Order: sequence, then structure tokens, then C-alpha cells
Amino acid sequence: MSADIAPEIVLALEIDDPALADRLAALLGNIAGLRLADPGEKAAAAIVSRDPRIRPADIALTQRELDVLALMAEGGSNKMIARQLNISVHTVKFHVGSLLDKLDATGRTDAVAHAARRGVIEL
Amino acid sequence: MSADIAPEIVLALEIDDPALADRLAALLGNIAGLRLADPGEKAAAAIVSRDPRIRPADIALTQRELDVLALMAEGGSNKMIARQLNISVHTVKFHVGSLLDKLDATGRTDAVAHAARRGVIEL
DNA sequence: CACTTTCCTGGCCATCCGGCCAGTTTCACA
DNA sequence: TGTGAAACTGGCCGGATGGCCAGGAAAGTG
Repeated sequence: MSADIAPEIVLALEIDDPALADRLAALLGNIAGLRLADPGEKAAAAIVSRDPRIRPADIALTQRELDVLALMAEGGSNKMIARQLNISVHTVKFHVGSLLDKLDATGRTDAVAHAARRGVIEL
Repeated sequence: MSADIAPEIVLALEIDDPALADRLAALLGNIAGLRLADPGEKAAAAIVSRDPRIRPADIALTQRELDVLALMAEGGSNKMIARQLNISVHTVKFHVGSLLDKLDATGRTDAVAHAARRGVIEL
């Protein structure tokens, strides 16, 4: 056996830039012997950003947003974060809203995941 | 001249495993719009090794729980996850509840953070 | 002085989340 | 055959979340 049937290579596409990710996905979408990984799927290799223009940590987050983000990553609720920072729940929501906007996230879980991927926070 | 609508994407191949590198090089060698970088050349993205390496004592999560967890890490809501997996929202909540229990998390954000920290998932 | 940014606060409200109760089916294993 | 685990579904409900509206205070910049 040994004439290997060329087992499929699973590639994870981990590109932040949506435009580049789309183009790569289109180019690599239907190559025999190659498959892009589903979210969470284990891959043999990953395609990562190597473009100096896309700096990871240069997202303009204010100090307060970083405070809120860090507590979010610890699983804190808005109420808990408010108590920690001695501010109102409304203010926490305000900062969370800004974070969702700046990190292009759909929710707090997505925001934490995005921030971790970009190196803004360490899990 | 024209700035082509599809400028060539330069991809750096950074794989240690020679066999895998060869296969990838062969597969990606002649794709229109895509080019493998010469040594030292600046690339838009790189293909890096992502071998499923040894994970330290992963928690006993069922396959379905891993499915749900992966989609949670992508920021998916219960409704979206339900659609993705073709199950009901109630079932998603059931699995999420199990995940919160097993991962000792207070919420889905905490669950994803814990799972990432313990290497159960890759962000 | 006007002007901007950051940080802060409130109300209102639709939706989502997570925990509680209950149940069914399928499948492996003793 | 029965026993258990896994997966799946439903109703109900209190609380959390996020979006929208509105504002104010402080600090720095033109």
C-alpha cells in the first residue's frame, strides 16, 4: 500500500483581513487534495497573516476599554466589572459597546476571542 | 495597467515537515493568482505548522460538546449554533450547560477562555 | 474661547442567556 | 434484559446582554 492515496491536507485559514481571507478561500476552495478547515477543526497547517501592514496590537483601545476587556476575559459580568472598576453598569455597557465595535465582534465572547487572537490580551 | 482586481497573493511556506511541505508546494505551485514566496521574500501570509500536538490531559468533553464549543469560540449565538448543527436551540443550551459545568465557567465567555487556556480549543 | 476626545451616567426595550423542570431515542455493554 | 451514557427536545422564567436614545464633566488642542 503505500501508494498513498494522498490523504487530504487540512488547512486552517487564520487571516484577520477579511478581503485577503476571502481571496485565499476562493483560491484554495477547490483544490484536489486540499481542504480548508471548519471552525475548530484540527488542521495540519495554518495560513497566518504575515503582512506588516496589519499590525496586531495597534488597535486603538483606550485604557478603560482595556480594563473592561481584561475583566471580560475573566468571565466577569457587566455587574461584576462595574463593581471592580467602581463605575456604573451603564458605563460598563458603554465600554463593552465600544469594544464590540472596535474589535468587530458580535458579542462579548467574540470580542474576547478576537482580542486574544490579535494579541491584545493574553488568556 | 491597471491595478488588477486580483493582485497576486504571495504565500510563504514555513513547514518543517519536508513531506508535508513538498505536498503543499506541489498543490499550490501553479494556482493562478497565487505564488509561493522566494526565500527571504516578503509575503502577505505564511503557512505554518499546526500539527495536532499532544494536549495536556484534556477534559472529558463529548464530540457534540466540542462542536458547540468551537462555534461558541467563533462568537456564535445559541440560535446560530443550532442552525449550524441542525439541532434545536434547547439542545444547544443543554450542551452549553454541560460545558459550563465541565469547564467550571460562569458563562460562555468564561468557558471559551478556560478552554483556550487549557488547550482544549485553539483560538 | 470653541472644539474634540475620553469617560461617565441614565432610561427604555427587544433579545439572549442560563438554570430549572420534564420527557424521548439510540446505542454500547454487562 | 436492564442499565447507563449520550444526544436530543420542550416549557418556563429571572436575569444578563446589547442597542438605542439622551445627557454631563474633565482634559487637551486649535
